[in-house]
Amino acid sequence: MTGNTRFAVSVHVLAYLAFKDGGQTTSSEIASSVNTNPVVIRRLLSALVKGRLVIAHKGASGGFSLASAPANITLLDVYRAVEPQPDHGLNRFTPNTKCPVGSRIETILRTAFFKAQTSMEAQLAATSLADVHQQLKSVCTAKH
Amino acid sequence: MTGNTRFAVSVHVLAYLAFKDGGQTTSSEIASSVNTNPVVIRRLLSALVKGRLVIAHKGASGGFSLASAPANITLLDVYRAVEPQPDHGLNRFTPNTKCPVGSRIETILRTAFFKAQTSMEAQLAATSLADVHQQLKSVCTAKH
DNA sequence: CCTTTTTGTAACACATTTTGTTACATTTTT
DNA sequence: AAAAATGTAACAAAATGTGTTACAAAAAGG
Repeated sequence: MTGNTRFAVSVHVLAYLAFKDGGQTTSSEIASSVNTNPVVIRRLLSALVKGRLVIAHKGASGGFSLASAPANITLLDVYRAVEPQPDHGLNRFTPNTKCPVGSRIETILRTAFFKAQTSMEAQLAATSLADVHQQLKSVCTAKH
Repeated sequence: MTGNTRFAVSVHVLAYLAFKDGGQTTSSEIASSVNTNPVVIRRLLSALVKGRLVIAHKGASGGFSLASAPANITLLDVYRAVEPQPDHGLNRFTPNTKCPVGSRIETILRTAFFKAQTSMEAQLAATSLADVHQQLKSVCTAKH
């Protein structure tokens, strides 16, 4: 049980919006698909709106819809919208700078983490919401 | 502030052992370099011993030493020894399986997470403790 | 064999993070 | 004006991570 569910739930939310293909959808309806509370969904959608992945429509008959075509939204966009900048523990890591190792290890770690993180993000960028949508549909149509 | 400091501290610990080049080192001495409590260090070293990266020597004049040459220990080995299997929130993610999206999104997410994780781990595997040791030393000798 | 030093680990407190929940203001439609 | 929806604050509960104390077990060295 590592980390949070924000990224997983957010991809689910966006996949749901893509599935509804442009129609406005309420946080209650999405919450029912995710199996959680509408406020939890709105909290995530708030971040997705700030990240310009989603448009919110207030008032009666309001709801949420995608801000772009699914092909233009990657999993990296989602990741960046809802996850804090990962620090891999470096913010809480305060080695003894009087030690030759302690004074130099931080820079080395920062470089290593950056490479690993960049590599992971490149993989996330390689999958779009259109890919996810396609996979959702192909599972259906593959049954014969 | 994302995640924990286990990986960062563990790399520091192993870099310290590599720096001491084969000699036994106590958890207290390492803790002084990391700037934390010896028990915290022993807790991590316990995992590193189980992962066969380090050898523990009990009793008076005991301590810890590397189990292999630094060139044979990669950051991925360290990562796997001290971090739980990452699930990216999927264990706590329980969508509504009666919904066409909810019932299928989990497999899709699992595939995407696996690719991202694999890519990140490949980068970690590309750096060895010998590389870290080398960087520690080159910062010293570069000064003229 | 006794003392000292060190590892091994349990137990606990504290802070932080995450999630779910209630409550309510605001906005928009009808 | 009423209804339906978003926006967000506030709080409880659970999980996680870290530091700390305490003490058992092991080994060295006299």
